[in-house]
Amino acid sequence: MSSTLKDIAEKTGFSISTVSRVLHDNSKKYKISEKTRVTVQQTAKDLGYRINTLARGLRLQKTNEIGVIVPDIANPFFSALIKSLAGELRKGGYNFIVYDTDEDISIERSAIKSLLEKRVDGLIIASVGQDFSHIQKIRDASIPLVMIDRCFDALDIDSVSVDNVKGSLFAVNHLIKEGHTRIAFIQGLPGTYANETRLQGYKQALHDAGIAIDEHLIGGDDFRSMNGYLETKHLLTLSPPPTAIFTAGDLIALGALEACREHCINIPADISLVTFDDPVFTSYLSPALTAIEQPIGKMAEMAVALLYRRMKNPDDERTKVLLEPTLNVRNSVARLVPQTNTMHSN
Amino acid sequence: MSSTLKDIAEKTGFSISTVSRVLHDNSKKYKISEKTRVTVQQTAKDLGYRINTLARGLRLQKTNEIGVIVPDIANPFFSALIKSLAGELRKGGYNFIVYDTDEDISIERSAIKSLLEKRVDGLIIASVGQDFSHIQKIRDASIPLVMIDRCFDALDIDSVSVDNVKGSLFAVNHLIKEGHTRIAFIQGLPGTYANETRLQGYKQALHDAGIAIDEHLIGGDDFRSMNGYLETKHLLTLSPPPTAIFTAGDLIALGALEACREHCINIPADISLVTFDDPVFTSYLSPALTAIEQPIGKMAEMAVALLYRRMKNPDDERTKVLLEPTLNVRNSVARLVPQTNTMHSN
DNA sequence: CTAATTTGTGCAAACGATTGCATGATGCTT
DNA sequence: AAGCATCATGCAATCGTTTGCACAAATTAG
Repeated sequence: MSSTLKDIAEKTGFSISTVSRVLHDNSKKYKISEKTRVTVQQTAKDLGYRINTLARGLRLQKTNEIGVIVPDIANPFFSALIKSLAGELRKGGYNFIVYDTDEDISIERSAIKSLLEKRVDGLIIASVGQDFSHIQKIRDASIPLVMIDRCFDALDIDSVSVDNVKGSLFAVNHLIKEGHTRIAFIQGLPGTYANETRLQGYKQALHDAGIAIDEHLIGGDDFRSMNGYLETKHLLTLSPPPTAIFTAGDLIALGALEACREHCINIPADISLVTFDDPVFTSYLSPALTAIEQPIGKMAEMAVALLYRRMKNPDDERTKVLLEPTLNVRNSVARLVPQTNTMHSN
Repeated sequence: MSSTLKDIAEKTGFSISTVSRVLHDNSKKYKISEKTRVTVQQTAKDLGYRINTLARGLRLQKTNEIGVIVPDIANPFFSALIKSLAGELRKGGYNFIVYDTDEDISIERSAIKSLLEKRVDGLIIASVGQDFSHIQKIRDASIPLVMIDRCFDALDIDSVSVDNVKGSLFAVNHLIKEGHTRIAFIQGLPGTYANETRLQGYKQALHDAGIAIDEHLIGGDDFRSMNGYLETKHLLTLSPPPTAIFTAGDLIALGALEACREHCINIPADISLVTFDDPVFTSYLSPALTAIEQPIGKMAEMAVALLYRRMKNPDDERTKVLLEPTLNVRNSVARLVPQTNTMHSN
């Protein structure tokens, strides 16, 4: 079936070395004669030669593969991120291998194990992120590594993410400016970087505006839509219910929409909604959602750039990049007349 | 850093063979003594041993990797499909490597080349699908291969897809039943299996209902949202415009929504919309879209099952699986009173 | 007490590619 | 004609595993 250098060597009468040089070196460098080159290339084609990257990787101690780990490949944010990463990596001549951890840290551990066993040249990880002992090990083994989206402040590792605090500030300040004070937050997976920083921004915005934080208005436990659905149902039972909901991720927002629709709650007339993340469909929803957009392309670009630098120069100082989010105002937030609230609390 | 069998052998005083057997065989089989086993395993842990899959793959001529190729990883349909495939493959102890071809056949070719160079044990391909010479080569090289979603009727290859003709029949018949006769079709990438079969179903439904096919109502050239946007804008300029649009894919439908909104065309009051594919957000759109759902989990399951069978038994007869689609009726189709049309054409 | 078996381990040849070093054949100087 | 570059190619070690075969020591059978 697939032939080897040896087969070609035997067929042409040249040595394996010569064949190898013709097929994979810039054959000028070794002064291979034109005639030899042509003969070898032709027989290679005839025999359907296909390099064996296992053998090459073994010999060179380099695979040209980058491992990528994300919590949920079906989440629009991550699938867009993967696509961008793939494009950036291809530019540099690297292939990549993706693992989906399903937000499960034990799967994340085994994904890392697999990738290291495959001897990838580097890793880009959006960690589940509640614990980082395994990540630290990679760093200590000095394998090039960049964290993306989910970082660890405590760890001195190259990382790229959006400024989540600022994103939340944008979102919540917007709500406050429109007159809201009872603003709920439906969070994602507690303990993850993305979640904690978004929560922090939420609290800070309220605090800056002199609004007391009501823990009853903070709930939720993962980034999936079911969480948004259940939490929203719960929030709607409060009396009075919040006038606005801020969700920590796109799928959570979908769940919130569903819950509202089920209860015949109109957005934004009855309740306002803003979400982190801004996938392609946000503007077509009913209503079009006001959302915090992350610069996904830029994130991928920076992550790959950092990785290349680390691979080239292992001892450079580590960099933590924070990118600017954008608030996209659409139709899911109502302007509240001040009295509404005041009267309520009297 | 990462140690090898040799390192452990030297440290413990045993041979490489023994170490290998302890670490990777069911060491009973070779009657390794308990004491040796413990010693070796302990030093392996101490030295942070990590198997080198390149070396193992080279030796065993088997990598435990399956290559997966899709046209667009960011398309919700494919990201869901990948997630399901990953789950199914993991069950069988296989890892997988995904490639995104961006609907570009030359990228598809080079993806296949890469995967074969990596010596994957099998391939699952959703081909761009306008040409199949490269696919035929894989088959001829007798590398286990399953086509998914995009198949080739002309090729005797294991394949799994939804019954696209039936899906289109469901969609168009539904429209006809609601009184529509001027039904447009915005297609995806011409020449692809998914597109041609969906188009075929569209035409057949019209034909069965005795409605003449109007080529002006058929347009479009890829599965992206921009295509839906542009085609819809064009359809709206026709006089009279169609009363209903059937789109060949989810992203196309999003584009169509945008065009309608831009022209202040209300769905379904002014025009009805049905789409192939039913991603998680369809029911939250404005309006919730009536859509044809594909059994993605089932597709993945069948594809992997077929692949396993092929790997086990290379000469079994090939199977082409067609799965049943579902019509999910929501709020994007209006019931037309018969006269409306009749009066129009008079 | 010898012969046969079992137990525990090691040797060495693959798998396919890369590359520093060596070598024999030319051609060029002086 | 002797010495020296240059040209074109080959040798052989190496990367880390796996595994058939071999073999000494310990055990059991007869």
